[in-house]
Amino acid sequence: MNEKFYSLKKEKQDTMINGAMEVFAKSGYRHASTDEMVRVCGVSKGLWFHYFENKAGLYSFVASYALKYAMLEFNMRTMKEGMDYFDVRYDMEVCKTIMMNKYPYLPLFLISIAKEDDEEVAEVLRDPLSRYKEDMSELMQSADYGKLLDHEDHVLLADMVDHTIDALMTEGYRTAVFPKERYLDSVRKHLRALKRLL
Amino acid sequence: MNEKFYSLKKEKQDTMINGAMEVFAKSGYRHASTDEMVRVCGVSKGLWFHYFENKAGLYSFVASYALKYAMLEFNMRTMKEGMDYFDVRYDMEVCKTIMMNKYPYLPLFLISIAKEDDEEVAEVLRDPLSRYKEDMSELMQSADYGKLLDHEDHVLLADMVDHTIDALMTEGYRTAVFPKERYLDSVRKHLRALKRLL
Amino acid sequence: MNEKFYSLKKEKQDTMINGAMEVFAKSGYRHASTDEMVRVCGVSKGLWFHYFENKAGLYSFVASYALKYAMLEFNMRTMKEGMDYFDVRYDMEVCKTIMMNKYPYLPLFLISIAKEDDEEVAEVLRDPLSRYKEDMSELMQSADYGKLLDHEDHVLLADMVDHTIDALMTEGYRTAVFPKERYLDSVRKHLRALKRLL
Amino acid sequence: MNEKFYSLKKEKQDTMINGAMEVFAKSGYRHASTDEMVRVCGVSKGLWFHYFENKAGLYSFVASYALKYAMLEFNMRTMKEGMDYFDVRYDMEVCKTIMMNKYPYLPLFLISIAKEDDEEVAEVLRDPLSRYKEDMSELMQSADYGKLLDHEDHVLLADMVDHTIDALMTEGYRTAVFPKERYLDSVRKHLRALKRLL
DNA sequence: AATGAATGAGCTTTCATTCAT
DNA sequence: GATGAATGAAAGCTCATTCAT
Repeated sequence: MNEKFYSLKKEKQDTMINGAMEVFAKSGYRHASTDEMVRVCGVSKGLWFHYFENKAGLYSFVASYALKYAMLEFNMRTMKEGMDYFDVRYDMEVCKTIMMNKYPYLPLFLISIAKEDDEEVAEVLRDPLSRYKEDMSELMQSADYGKLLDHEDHVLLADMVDHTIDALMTEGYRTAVFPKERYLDSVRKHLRALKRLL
Repeated sequence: MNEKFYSLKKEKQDTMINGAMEVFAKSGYRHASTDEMVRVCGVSKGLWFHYFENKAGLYSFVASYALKYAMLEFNMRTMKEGMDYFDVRYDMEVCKTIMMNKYPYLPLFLISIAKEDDEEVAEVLRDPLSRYKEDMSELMQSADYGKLLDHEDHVLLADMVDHTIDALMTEGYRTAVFPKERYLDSVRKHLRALKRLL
Repeated sequence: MNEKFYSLKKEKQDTMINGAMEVFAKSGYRHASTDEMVRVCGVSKGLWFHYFENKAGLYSFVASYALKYAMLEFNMRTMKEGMDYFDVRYDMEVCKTIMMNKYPYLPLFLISIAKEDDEEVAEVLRDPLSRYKEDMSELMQSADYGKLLDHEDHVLLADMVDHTIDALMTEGYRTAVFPKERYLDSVRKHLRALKRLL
Repeated sequence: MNEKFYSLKKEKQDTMINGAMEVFAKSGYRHASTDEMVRVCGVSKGLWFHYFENKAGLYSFVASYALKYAMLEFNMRTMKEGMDYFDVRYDMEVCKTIMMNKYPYLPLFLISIAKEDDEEVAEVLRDPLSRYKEDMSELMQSADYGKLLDHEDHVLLADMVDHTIDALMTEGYRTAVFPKERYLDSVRKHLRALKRLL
């Protein structure tokens, strides 16, 4: 099934991937409608089912694709071994804004994937999602956590940062055009504030 | 509209409120179905529309009710002026487990309200939700934040705590019966870990 | 599920049963469409699914109903113990033309049920259909088979009669209004011809 | 249209004919899907519509082809003038099992053609089907019907034999590989039983 | 007040058919 | 000649909402 899709022109692949990402990111799996995908990217109803067995298969494909693509970009563009944790975290967000050039809704979609709780896709999501989380924590572990030595605090603080950044990202998508500069400013400020505390 | 509903027997009011809360909390506004409300609390389909104009009206009512009720309980049961922030936060969670006796799904519903992003109810939710958030932050501000004097850090740390606690709560609802003791233990541990850091 | 349907006014029940019988009899399970049922009996799409879980459930119900109803009528209206086989067989066809007053497509539906080979309903049809066949052969066995003593020949001859009659019946439904008199004449002639042979 | 098809390599013609026969025989005209024809014989979707105007045109062609081919084979391989009716009938079934070597689903398709009642192809089927039936009855009429002189009885008996044999044939196709020997045995037994009666 | 029968728009999915390559 | 991407009408089914009782 995926082979068929991959043999399409790259441009059309991305049109469809972007259409699906946008609708899934905004509405979640269940409430996302094929009709809206038709509307946002002009690809006919029947074609979605020509390339993907059903809605769940489409979601599974696009979600895996998004997770893999994001991971690849993070690995390529962020980390130098032993870099300061807060700088790594900021670079990741810069990286996300760069991804938006190709896949405008990818960062929002990543957040919505993690929140997704529909039974029909929960199972199919488990493996790629846990792999992504593992890779991410591995990537983050080679950062320099400085004064954060105590284990439990480290985990909680990272969670805090993640949740805050997700919230800022979600907020950014509320406007008609995503305000990249404003978003990155805000992230920077929050990170600095936290760093000062330690 | 609301007058009609309030003239019902209190018992029946609560049956309906609980039915709506359960279904809305589990499925979100859009995916919640009237049929399931009929199933979970045995109140006939037509009656929901007798008391509430439509699904959005019902949601608006139950959400406002939940927010007001929770706020009232928090104000009554928690705070003594100048109490340590971490103790206040823990007492709030105790308070939530007490509310569960009357409205078993209220704490989960509160979380789902904050996440709700359906356009149809976004507007009607804005006012009661922001009032609730204001009241909450006001309530929290009379706590003793001790060494946390720097403004921005204070907000971020509170956010972290809130998100972590929300996640623990959501997890608790995954089991058949909500494990109150286990939940409160877990909250306590996380708060202590954070307190040690400062 | 069936209780709900049975609590409808008998008249409406029969409207729906007749609509379903007509469409199923003409098109078979798979090709039968809900839209056509809406057209032939004016009952809205949603209502079919209010009373029956799905198309297979509707088919299962209507088929069982038709088989039971027919069996009941055959038992009430035909047989006096020890009657000549050919007379019994003819009386059965008279009985079918009487059933048409209430359920115009019932006799054609009975034939189409026996031919039905769709996997989705094959299983659900097995029990009621074999019960019907058993009852029918039991009913026929109390007839006087006269000179037909040899076992194998008896079965084959009965089959021949059944297939011929089914063909005549199917032919009758090709005209706008079912020609009861012509049909019964034709059945009578064929039976007489066979009887003469023995 | 047909000329184009006939200018294909004979081998490919038969591949397509067999693919169409298999799917039409198993599913009937309406429920037969182009996708399944692609699956069973590997000929691309577009090509079917390159050679045949539409599904009905394809059905019409393959049905006519099957009827003509069968008639030809029956005429070539069965009858010697004045042969006993029951022997002729058996030889016909032997002949069918021989046809299966070239067109495995032809005998089942012949049966399904006779049952076909879809309005869209009914008309286009009428002529070739009635010609086939005429030819068949002509072929059968030169057999020796022995003691069966009375006209009407003769027709009815022949019908019985035909229906029984069709049922046995259909049953044979339910197994993964058509059991030729077992099928012919069974036909032989039934014919002998009937013969004994006279 | 209370019920649940009834509706129709909208959902996911299928499928014959067209058309650019 | 040959392919399969692309289409849209129609299928089975769901669901908020209305209304007669």
